Amino acid sequence: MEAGPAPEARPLMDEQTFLDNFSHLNCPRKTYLCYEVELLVGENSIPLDEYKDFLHNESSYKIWERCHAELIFLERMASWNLDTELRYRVTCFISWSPCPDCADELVKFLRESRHVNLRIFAARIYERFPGYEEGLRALNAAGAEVAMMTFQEFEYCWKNFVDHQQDEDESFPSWDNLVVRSEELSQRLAGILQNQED
DNA sequence: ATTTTCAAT
Repeated sequence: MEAGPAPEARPLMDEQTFLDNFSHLNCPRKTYLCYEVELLVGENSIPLDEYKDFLHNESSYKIWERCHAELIFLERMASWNLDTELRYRVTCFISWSPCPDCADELVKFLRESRHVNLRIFAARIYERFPGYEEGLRALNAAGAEVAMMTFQEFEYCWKNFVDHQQDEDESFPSWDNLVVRSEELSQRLAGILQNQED
């Protein structure tokens, strides 16, 4: 009997959801977070597809029911009970960068989770709350790699987290000024992480 | 017009 590869049951994001939420041209009032986990073994990394998925924040008119995407993600990571004797690399692609409170929670997590390396790629910088710069610096100082998504990450997410229905080879459509916007944001982030004022 | 910012008039 042949035991073929199990069919992928993992849900994918629809194309419009991805474009609406990750584009530089929009400022949606919600946040999507795509994540994946690799097991690090020596020089190699092994993708753990069972931990590859996406989520979004919980939005509600009731303030106590709201939850930022990062906190949902932290709960989800805790539920995995990753082996503390092993080493993992967790990569997040998030449409808005973490707010100061979420950055704090991520920092706490990193302090308690020496077996996890965290990389965060953000599509846009979320600057609604004062202190967002300090939050991003704290995350960086706690060992997280914080970077803006470039064309490469947008395209990677498009290929890996988005449902292309029939057309598997549909290429990432991009949007106006993606590369320029991404570079601008990367420079701003670099300034923030170096504690420079604009 | 460089600001649609993880809900609120």
